[in-house]
Amino acid sequence: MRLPRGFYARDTLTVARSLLGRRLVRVLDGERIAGRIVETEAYVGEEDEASHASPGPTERNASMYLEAGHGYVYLIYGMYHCFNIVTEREGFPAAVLVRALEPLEGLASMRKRRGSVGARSDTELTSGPGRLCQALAIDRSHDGVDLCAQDSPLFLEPGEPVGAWAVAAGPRVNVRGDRAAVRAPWRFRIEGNPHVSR
DNA sequence: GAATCGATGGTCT
DNA sequence: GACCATCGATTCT
Repeated sequence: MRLPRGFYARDTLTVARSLLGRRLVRVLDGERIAGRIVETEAYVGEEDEASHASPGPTERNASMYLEAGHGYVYLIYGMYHCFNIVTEREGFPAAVLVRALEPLEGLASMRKRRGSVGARSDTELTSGPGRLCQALAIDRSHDGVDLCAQDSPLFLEPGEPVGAWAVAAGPRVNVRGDRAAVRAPWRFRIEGNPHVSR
């Protein structure tokens, strides 16, 4: 059972909140590596100055304009990848950045890719956008992947949705600019969960 | 624990 | 040539 296209083709803030508690699954060499989403961030339209879509369509952000339910993966700081889930309608650039997971399946496999840091504790395995991509072996080859396709190596399962009472909202991390819209509380996390990013 | 800094390369002006 | 939707190590209090 995986989340249907209709789940993603909604208002981005709604999707960002609804993604909390869901299970992100990566199939690698026949093995399931999975985690529960505990932190997300929404990026909405070209008017959102913090979004990669703010300069309009470019080669890098092309995936953000795809139909909902696709992946958008980019390289940041020359060494880390970030994984986003495309939302809303085709042609409108919006996505949700998955910022942290609670590791559920394939911990040994995650630990191997995370190296010496991952060996320290489970909370350091997937508590950050760059960390979780390393743990799940997500890279630019997954940019534009269809998360709803039956043969996709990356997809989401319903898991256990989180009630509104357990969701904390705050300003997005590391976005520049001081306009009010940029400071909007579009970062969501499961209140009190130890696996969120710093 | 908090603050700071360097690594490292693709993308856009 | 500047700028990053980051991380881990180092250097402080």
